[in-house]
Amino acid sequence: MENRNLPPEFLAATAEMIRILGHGQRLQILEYLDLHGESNVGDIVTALAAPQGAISQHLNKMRLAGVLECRRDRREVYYRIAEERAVTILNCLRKKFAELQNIKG
Amino acid sequence: MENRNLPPEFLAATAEMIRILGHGQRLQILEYLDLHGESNVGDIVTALAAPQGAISQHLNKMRLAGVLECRRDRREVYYRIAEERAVTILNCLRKKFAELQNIKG
DNA sequence: TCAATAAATCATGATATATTAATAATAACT
DNA sequence: AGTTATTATTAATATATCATGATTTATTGA
Repeated sequence: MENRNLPPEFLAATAEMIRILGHGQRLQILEYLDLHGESNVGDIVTALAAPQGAISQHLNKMRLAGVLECRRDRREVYYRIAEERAVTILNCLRKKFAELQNIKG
Repeated sequence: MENRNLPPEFLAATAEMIRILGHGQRLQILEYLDLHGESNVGDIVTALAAPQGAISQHLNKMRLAGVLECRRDRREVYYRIAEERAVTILNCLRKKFAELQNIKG
């Protein structure tokens, strides 16, 4: 049989990234960055209306998972999407949401 | 500003499904079902060489999350993919893996 | 140096998850 | 009824994650 299987190690490593995305606020952050482009922490905190410490931890997790990258500019730290697959997943959700909207009316 | 934001409730609900996929063995199950089509528990257990109880629990979680469906035929229970978005994500991983392969050689 | 701002880290308790092994339930066959 | 095969559930334990608020660090400007 043709071996089209993805290696378990690859799947395990990728699973970690996916698991990080499996969180409502983190998806909100991802969407925010996709819509607004590179943004600093304060703007994200304001947009999501969540505690600063929580957002900072989410950003750090996403960064460690390779989903985001960041740079400092003077006082602010700016985050941006580093993993295009995350946007693929986000677009997949958008498509689904649009479908649900059509069904509802 | 144009409101293209996905509602937080939608993102939270979807996050649950994504989080379920964020697990190596569960991704292996998903891949197996995508490659082989509807399969029974025993075949999956054999293919993944994992404890039966663990696989059964993974299957149940994925079913509750809407990723899989199942039916019983005599003694066996057959599982199949119920959520096409999961395949979209899987294909996204395959593409990435292929890219990594190309880079390596 | 001092104050102000921005972001990261820490401490905590509460939940949730993963893993394993053992047991139970279901179905078919004799 | 008893047996076997298949799948599901349970219990126990260890680990991980979550949310919150307080504190700390880093940077800048006065």
